Amino acid sequence: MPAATSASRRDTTRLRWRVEDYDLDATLGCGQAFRWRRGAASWTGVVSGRWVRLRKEKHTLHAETATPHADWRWLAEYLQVDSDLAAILNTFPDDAPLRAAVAACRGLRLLRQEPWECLASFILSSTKQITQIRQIVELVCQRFGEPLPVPPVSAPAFSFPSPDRIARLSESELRACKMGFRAPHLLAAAGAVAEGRLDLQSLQTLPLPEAKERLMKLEGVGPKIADCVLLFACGFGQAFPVDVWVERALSKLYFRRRKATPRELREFAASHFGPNAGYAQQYLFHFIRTHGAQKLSG
DNA sequence: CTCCAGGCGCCTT
DNA sequence: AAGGCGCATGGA
Repeated sequence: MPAATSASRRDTTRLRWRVEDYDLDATLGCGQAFRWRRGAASWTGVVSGRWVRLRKEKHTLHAETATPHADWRWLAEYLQVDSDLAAILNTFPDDAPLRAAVAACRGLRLLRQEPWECLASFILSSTKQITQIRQIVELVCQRFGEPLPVPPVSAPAFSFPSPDRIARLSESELRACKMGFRAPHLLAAAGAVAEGRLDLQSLQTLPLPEAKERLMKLEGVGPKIADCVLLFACGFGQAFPVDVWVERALSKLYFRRRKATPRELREFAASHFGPNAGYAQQYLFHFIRTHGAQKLSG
């Protein structure tokens, strides 16, 4: 098979990128994605139905897969290795809270996630701690995902179940994954995507308000979860998810510790942070959760 | 034990 | 528009 031979010559299970300002721990651990597990010196996860191990070394990001690939664009896109973080940070307003957040979290990147996994995960996120979201997502994948090839000695890995797969499950099968009242929401969303009533791929081509409106037609998807999908999966850099942490951060840092109203928060977020408001949001979110205990309580 | 978690939907003011 | 409440489940 000569054709296959010439094609497979470039196939490899390892690749590396030269990167500046790429903090793998912050990026994979900040709560934007839920399937990454930190090992001694590397992170293991699943991207586009493929087992992946990542390791950062000085200015090099090392990737390893279980099966060979000639085309690695799926992972480069997910990791956003080609985005210019310095240019993004330069669009932030020059104020004290963001200076502190960038000083503490520089290298945190927004990933470009798969829309269905992102939507499903954030449907499961409401009033759950990040550790619990990870557990629920992991259970769903173990029970209903497809087993994936992994390297020798590695733990089993599973794909994130497709909309069709989840749409065929019963509500009680989902509730058994500890997702509680979110089970019917996930089931309905899976049905909408599986039957083509919601086209997730087309959202990125729409104006942000219309894309958000379509997501919010789903039961259990309000403005916050919609913004997460728009920002983390659809590439809308101005989407600005406001959860309890961001609400606290904005109130304390920009409203002189006064509890700002939802309207005030919306208008401030839309006017203050610029074209990469969503990036700024993630820096504030991660900063307040990791370094913010003292800054917040004082 | 209590409090709260990357919310939402519905109700009342 | 804003505030209150119930919703499942389990960390802290």
